[in-house]
Amino acid sequence: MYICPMYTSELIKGTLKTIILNLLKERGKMYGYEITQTVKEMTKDKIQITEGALYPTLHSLEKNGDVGFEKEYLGKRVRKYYTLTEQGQETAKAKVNEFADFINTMKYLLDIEPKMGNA
Amino acid sequence: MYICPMYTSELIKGTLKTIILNLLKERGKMYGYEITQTVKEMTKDKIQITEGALYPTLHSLEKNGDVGFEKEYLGKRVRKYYTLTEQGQETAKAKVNEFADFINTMKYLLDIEPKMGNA
DNA sequence: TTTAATACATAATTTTCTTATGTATTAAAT
DNA sequence: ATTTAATACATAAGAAAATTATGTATTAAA
Repeated sequence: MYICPMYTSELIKGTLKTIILNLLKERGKMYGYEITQTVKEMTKDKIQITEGALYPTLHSLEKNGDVGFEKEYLGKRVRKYYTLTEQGQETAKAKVNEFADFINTMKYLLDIEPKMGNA
Repeated sequence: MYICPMYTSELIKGTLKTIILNLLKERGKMYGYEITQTVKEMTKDKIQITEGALYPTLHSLEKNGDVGFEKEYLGKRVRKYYTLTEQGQETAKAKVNEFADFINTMKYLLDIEPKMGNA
């Protein structure tokens, strides 16, 4: 059996926005650090979003009108809770659909058989 | 139904080497232009490898010892037929396995249901 | 009281792609 | 006959998106 420790960085490229938008769609509101931890847990450390990738992406999504945020203070520590705008909801759907289609194309191209049991 | 014309360039990033290595594994030997046309046909124009991306990647694979090539002349026109080295065979397997694993992880992360009928 | 975890941010660099450009042969269309 | 499209390679300039490194600061744990 093939054991995969962590994906080479190239693979994750181009999927970061899709991951973030989808998480926000499913969970309503999240702050940056929470996103990194959630993805790390859900993927059993296979995908670890670095802060240097995360924050610029969140800023970019905000600039493009896909997300908005509210600051929240816990004592003196600040959290920026992000939520999807209406446009962001559409973008999220489109991105996930595109990726789902991409998966099918790649499975055909790489001749990857449907697998059992894997999460 | 969702119609996908061509993937945004970000998506394909990081999969180019995997695609090339896998095609060489399945077809034995191929030349550059043939690779672009084969991928274009197999994906119904959804993935179009540009020459500016292809040739530097082939050169990089060669430099890394994953592929070798032979020149072949058809009249005065030249073709560079690439083949996998032994190392390249291993790299190809590893890359495809990694991508297959990545697909499963992303399906879980994005909550994508198994689909019927799509190629 | 030091270290680790939480929580944000940005700058320098690297990688990888797009776009543009270049050369040249061969087949097809006008 | 001659222009255009397709074949076939190559590289260089620029853009995009990540990595790596650095910075600030609070809070919890060792």
